[in-house]
Amino acid sequence: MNDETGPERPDRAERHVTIRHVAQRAGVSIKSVSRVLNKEPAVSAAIREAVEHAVADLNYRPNISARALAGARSYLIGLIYDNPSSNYVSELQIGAMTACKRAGYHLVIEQIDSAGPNVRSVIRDAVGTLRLDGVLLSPPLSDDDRIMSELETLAIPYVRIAPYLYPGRAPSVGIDDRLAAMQMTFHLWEQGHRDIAFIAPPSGHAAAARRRDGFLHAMSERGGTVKPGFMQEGAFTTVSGLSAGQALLTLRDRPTAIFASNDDMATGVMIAAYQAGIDLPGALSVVGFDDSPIARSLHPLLTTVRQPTAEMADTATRMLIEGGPARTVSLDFELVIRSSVAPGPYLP
Amino acid sequence: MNDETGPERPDRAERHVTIRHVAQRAGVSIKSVSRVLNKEPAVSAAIREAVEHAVADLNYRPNISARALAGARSYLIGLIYDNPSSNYVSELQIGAMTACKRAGYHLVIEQIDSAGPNVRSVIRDAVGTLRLDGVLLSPPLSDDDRIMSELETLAIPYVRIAPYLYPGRAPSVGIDDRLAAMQMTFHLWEQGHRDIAFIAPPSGHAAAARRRDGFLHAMSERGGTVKPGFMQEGAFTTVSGLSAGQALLTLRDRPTAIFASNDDMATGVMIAAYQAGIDLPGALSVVGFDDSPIARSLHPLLTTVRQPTAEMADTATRMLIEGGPARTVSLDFELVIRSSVAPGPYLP
DNA sequence: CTGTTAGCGCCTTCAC
DNA sequence: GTGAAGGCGCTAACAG
Repeated sequence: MNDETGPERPDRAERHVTIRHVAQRAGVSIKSVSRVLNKEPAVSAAIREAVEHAVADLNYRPNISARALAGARSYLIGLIYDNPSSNYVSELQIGAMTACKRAGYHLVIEQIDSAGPNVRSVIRDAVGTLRLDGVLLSPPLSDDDRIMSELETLAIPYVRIAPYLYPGRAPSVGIDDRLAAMQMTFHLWEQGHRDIAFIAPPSGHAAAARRRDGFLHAMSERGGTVKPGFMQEGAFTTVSGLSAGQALLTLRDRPTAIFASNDDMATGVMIAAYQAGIDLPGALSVVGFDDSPIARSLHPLLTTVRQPTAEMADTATRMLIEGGPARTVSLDFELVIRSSVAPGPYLP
Repeated sequence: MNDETGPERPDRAERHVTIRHVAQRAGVSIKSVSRVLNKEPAVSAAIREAVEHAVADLNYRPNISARALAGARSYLIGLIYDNPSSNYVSELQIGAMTACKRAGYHLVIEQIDSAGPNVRSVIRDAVGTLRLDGVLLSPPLSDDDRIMSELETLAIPYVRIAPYLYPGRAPSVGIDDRLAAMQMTFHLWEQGHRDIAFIAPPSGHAAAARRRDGFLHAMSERGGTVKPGFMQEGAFTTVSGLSAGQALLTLRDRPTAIFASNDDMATGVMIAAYQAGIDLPGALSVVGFDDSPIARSLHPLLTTVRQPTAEMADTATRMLIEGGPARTVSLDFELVIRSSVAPGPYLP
């Protein structure tokens, strides 16, 4: 570079502030600026401070594309999801964004129709053009073999959120759904309920299937039985909970407690109870799973399980950013016992 | 570059397929490949075809960082939102992603706490590092002067979704909330309702304030009056609808119809009615706004207004990508008349 | 501990 | 219509 034109030259409309401007302002080399930016250890305090000042004065922001092109990281994390139970996905996004912001990363979201034909090519497109540093897989995609194997081929790190199938196949974050469902069932049992009905998750949703396992296991462990008609299929929607609830509440011998495997369905059950004029929780105990605000507004005292959804995504994102060995992280859930469970008729 | 090392050289683990590989494979210059990729007109059919073949064979994906660095576009659109009524934001995301995918763009999401202190710097960070090609502002941020002026300083194109304040300040997409609320009010009026109560949007939500305007305007245009206590404040949540509903339904002279300015609040009103043992729609007509699936599951025949949320975001994104002059686009809404409005007592 | 020199992969300008 | 240089802003080797 010759001397007559420095970065000051304002010949066209000023472009952006670059690392070169910062270096000049701080009176150091661009490499020193780069070192400070990347928090490399071997930098003298004097230079670090000078650079930090220059950055602040100039309002400098490193160009992510240039970093990605020159370096190994894109500073981009992808969140891939399919069927937005919008509440759940929102929570995941919040958690992922929080972790990203903390580390100077950004979140790119991508929706995939897992029933569609070109799942793999969508992944290839996104990952290939974006050079994502990592991918978050949310249910039910956390169990999709095509996506995982594509990611493995591409050698992109990914973390599975609340997976069920293929345990240990990749790093994952979740809660112990089975244990939670068992605890909920024991809780009902201890309050004297024996005629407990269960509204199951949709069959495609593998992670949640563990809730059913937990319920059945807990019942048999206590020596209880699930009466005919007491095991209903659900679809995780309020409408499906409503139909299941109506079916259960019109049985000749109706249950004294209904355990819906998510709160949206619990909402439906409660609506069915209102419609049928059944007193809650006096004449029927309803419990759910997932702690949705809507279900709680219907019945402020609904007993349910709170999953730390945002925290799961935060943790998963951190695992992606920080790297490290593959781990299976099981986060704590909370059994939120409010008072929707009244004493059942069989209390000794 | 000397001759002994071409791009074939596989000395380290193979990197990515680059434009150079494609050019070599197709037997053309890299510039020709670039022309085909960017759909520039002046390319012979033969070359175009050769390049397209090579791209397909090699499974080539252009590196977005390199394009952004060399060219003027980053192929990244930002969606900025604050308080996720998760359903609404989800819809927006879907629409924005659809438009992005169609055009080879990607969507980066960023949440901002508009009550927080550093709104401007969050914008600067995101936009400055990412070099976004455009920004989508969703309510209530569509009316945030700090964000808009920051974006204007940065000279980043942005589109406002459902704005209210500062009309014409930037391109925007929305519906005519005021007109929709008027039509809804006329509908109630025509069914014979005169004692109509309204549950207003939160005062911060400027776009939705037009719904209140529309209601009041329609009432006075018909020569009706809003009785004392019939105008309730709401917060767009189910819980706030529940309290407002309880307040209205315990009035000595209660309304014959309640118009909730969104469906979440209509849900609350319907719950209040169930709890009070009031027959819907026989003894009370409830209408809403926004067509939420949850409200509809509570009352399958709820009359409401359907806003084309996803389409709004799709349109806004397209405006960003395609450029063109600033426009204010008003999309069609639908008054979804099911049958939650029973004849009121004053029908002539 | 610090600075210099090459590129990363693509698009832009300008010759041909 | 096509191709050859140059550089976007940054980081990765090196050298000092």
